[in-house]
Amino acid sequence: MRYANDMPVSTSAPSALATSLRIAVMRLARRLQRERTDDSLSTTQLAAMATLDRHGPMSPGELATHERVQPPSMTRVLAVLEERGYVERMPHATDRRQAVVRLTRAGREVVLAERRRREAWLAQRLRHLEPAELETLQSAAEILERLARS
Amino acid sequence: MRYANDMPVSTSAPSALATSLRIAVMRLARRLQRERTDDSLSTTQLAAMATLDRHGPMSPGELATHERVQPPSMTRVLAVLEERGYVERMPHATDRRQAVVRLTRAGREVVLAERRRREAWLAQRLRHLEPAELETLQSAAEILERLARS
DNA sequence: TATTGTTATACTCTATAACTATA
DNA sequence: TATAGTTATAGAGTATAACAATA
Repeated sequence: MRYANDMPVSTSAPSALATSLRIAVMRLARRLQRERTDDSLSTTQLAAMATLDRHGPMSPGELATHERVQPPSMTRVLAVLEERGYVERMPHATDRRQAVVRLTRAGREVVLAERRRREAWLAQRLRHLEPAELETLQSAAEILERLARS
Repeated sequence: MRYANDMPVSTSAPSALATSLRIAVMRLARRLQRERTDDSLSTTQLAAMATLDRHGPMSPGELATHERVQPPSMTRVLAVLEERGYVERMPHATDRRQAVVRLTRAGREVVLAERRRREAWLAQRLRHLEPAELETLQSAAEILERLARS
């Protein structure tokens, strides 16, 4: 070990910290999940739109892979989104088997509203924290992000 | 505002931090969710057992309220768990309409294994972090917990 | 032949409504 | 009558299998 004896948190941490961190993260995630704008859209539908917003237009198949659902499931998701005018299909440039799906302006509005709503709740609560606590969360966010990626 | 001008993180934080924190927490939560022991049990079934473990025996109705599902849904969940020998029903002491559900030894084993599995993944990754990072996460866990409760 | 996407069909989870037993 | 719980039934979301169109 490469750290001193006067750091009880570090020495005993991994196991105990894993417990408390897991509980805290899962609880906050569930709380955030509850802050949804449009109850008429499922999480998969919203996630598909968010992915299109983040990564740009792509085919139904790519979208299915991204969202980890099977292609037929994505077919149904897209049918609903298309009917509501949130996404539209364009022909693929060279392969006529494929379609390219992209967000419409209305779809992008929904994605943004969704994001604003979820963040509004969190941002409101962050305003009640001490500056030092905000600094801690700022650092923690980067570490959590790295953990999620690993 | 009650804090100094030389703390850019704090002054600009709530909105920007809300964004990065939300993304980090949600991603890690999804990653943790994937670490399930027994794919044959649904999240609701596992959650019901975890609740029984945490809060002790209770009636189907109380359990339904706890898990925020309707009583008929809990009836089905309990039927599966009972069939597998993970929970058992006892008569209520005074009210013969009610039942009291409690975890069996086998059910408790499943809950513990589940918890171990999820934490093993996280604990493993925490071992690769610097002591200072662990301290940050330790502090952050408490703050996140408070946020989730609010 | 292989690949992309859709249609047909079934399963799981959850809900509401109607029913039974007990208070 | 009111309450706890179950049974009957329906709807949403997702899966696999079979099919159509194109490469």
